[in-house]
Amino acid sequence: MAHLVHVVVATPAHSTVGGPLSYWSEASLPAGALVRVPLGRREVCGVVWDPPEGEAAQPDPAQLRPVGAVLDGLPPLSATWRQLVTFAAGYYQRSLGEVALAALPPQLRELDAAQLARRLQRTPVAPEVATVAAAPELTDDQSRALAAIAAEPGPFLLFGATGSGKTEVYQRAVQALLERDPQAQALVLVPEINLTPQLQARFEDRFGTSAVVALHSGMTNPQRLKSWIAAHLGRARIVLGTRMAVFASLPRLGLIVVDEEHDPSYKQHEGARYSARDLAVYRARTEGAKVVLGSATPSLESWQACERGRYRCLEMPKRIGAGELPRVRLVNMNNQPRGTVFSAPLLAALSERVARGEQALVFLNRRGYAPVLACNACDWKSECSHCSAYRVFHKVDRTLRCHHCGFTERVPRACPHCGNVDIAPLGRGTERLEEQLGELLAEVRRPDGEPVRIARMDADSTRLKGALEHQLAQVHAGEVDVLVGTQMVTKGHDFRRITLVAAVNPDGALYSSDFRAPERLFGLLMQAAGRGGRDAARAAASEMWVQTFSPEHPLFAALKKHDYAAFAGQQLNERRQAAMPPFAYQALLRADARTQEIAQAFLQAAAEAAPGLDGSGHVVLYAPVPLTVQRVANVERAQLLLESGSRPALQAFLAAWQPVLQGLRVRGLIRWAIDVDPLLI
DNA sequence: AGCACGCCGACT
DNA sequence: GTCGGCGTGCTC
Repeated sequence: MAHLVHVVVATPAHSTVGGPLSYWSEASLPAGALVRVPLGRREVCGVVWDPPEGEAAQPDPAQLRPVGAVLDGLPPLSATWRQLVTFAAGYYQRSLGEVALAALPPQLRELDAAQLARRLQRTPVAPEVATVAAAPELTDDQSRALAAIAAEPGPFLLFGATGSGKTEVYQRAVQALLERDPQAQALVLVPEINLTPQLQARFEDRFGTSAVVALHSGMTNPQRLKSWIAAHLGRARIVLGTRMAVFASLPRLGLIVVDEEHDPSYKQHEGARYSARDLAVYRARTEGAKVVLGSATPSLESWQACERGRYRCLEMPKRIGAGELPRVRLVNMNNQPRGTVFSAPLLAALSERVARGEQALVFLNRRGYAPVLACNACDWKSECSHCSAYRVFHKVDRTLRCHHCGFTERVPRACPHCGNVDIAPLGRGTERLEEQLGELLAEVRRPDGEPVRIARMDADSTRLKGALEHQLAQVHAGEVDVLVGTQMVTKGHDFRRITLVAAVNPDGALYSSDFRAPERLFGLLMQAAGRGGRDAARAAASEMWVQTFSPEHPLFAALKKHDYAAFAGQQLNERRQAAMPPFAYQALLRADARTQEIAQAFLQAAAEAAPGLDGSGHVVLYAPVPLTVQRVANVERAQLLLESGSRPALQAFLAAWQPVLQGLRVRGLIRWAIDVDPLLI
């Protein structure tokens, strides 16, 4: 008998194929089954979907093409998984199939039934739930938090200072879940797995290697498939992964942890632009699981959700085994000689630490030697020929590199414009900072009489496989006295001997057009401060130095007291008065085109089509503007901001707008995309 | 997204 | 005379 089946396939939102396609099949196929179906001239992987609601016209099966192979042997994806995909597709304005197929491991799409069967057989059987390592005694803060997690529905915001033992709370919550239900599964999301290898190690130490599987884009396709299958079959107890893991199939999901929930890398920036943190909260609700968002500097969205009583805030203000947080010292750069990079007092403090055999961390959020190379005779600057940005001078390999499109050239010997040989770097990046620090500290000696050892850690120095681990090991072994780096050095690493952390030039964020820049800077500085003084014996003398031209900024007053609540309160006040998120909801329509005029013409046409659409009365559309970096790889980029005081109104409008946008035909337009709850405006 | 069809410039 | 550029349109 011929059965009508609805199948979603990976077609992007802007294609005309939005919803499920109809096929027929000899066998009756359950929703959630994986199938291969003909699509045009090719055969693609699809997921059987629930029949559309209502009495839609039933197509004649004789007119339809048949389903190809069925990947039976694989249990169908659950109703709650499909609900998560449906929600994400609707909320972020993408097609069902695009979200569903992107949520599956890439290799699953290429496998036939026989190959899959072999894979399934090889998946290890569920390990016994066992807490391998002994857990340390809990602090009062941790006990209180765990009691609340056990007793209340959540969602929970675990607001714990750096070093307060958030990881232990995650682990105990997982442990409690597994003791209650040995078949249960926990999902632990982390911002970037390669920056937090110790978290995986800690879970493996506690629960055993076989209970934990990782899921992130750094893995090979076979590894990802293996982890995914283990999770899907319910054999993995703990899935530890990056944002993509929020879509993992977990039939017995009981707990979701989102570590460092404020981290912007939870927001996907391509394809379906989802927020894994927000989807985690949604998913926990639909699955009846608990969700714990953890941070020392929560996002203002989550902070406000606590104030409104939507989230339950669990505070852990005390650091374990560490003394007080480092003393914050501001250097007013207005009182320093013009062009000062390292102020005299900071330099003195650095020298003193090195002489005492302590370590210091200096951070500057700009890699390379200098952001621009310029000619002293004419007005030539190292512009990228494909982007509206300067190429960065990298002295290490004498190159000019565009950080937007990757275009790289050898540094010219003379000015390409006028032939003058006097071309000079403008501004500074980590490379130059490292060099300059080497000169300034040349006379300083370590306690063993050796000269100071300076190392640099950024995306360039850690590019090669294993380089990051090697560099971290060097710092831990005490082979480095001063570590210079980008924000990479502030993330998660537990450097116990660091007693001085310095932000050399963080002011950019204070005057940025991005209204979230202060929030990010505060988080970064708090996190950087948390790097210092983790060893109680040294904590008392531990310091966080900040050089700034705006020492009176309220951000620094809050930082001095390590008072996130004060900072958040002040920021939320500003946001409320300016009617900005989280007091308003935003979306962006982005357009890429051959010329800026075309990109803006598309956005303009889109805006003109808005009046009268559902929800348009409650949505403000701003004028199209070029992006800050207007051109990347010879593509002109523009965007249009939408704002509404009502999330449902914005959602209704976007849903009504989408088909209109698809109908717009603008010559020279390359692509467009809607970004809901964008992080970068 | 793929993958077709379709109509205009520089080459074996 | 063709090979190939990417604009436009379709996929149950």
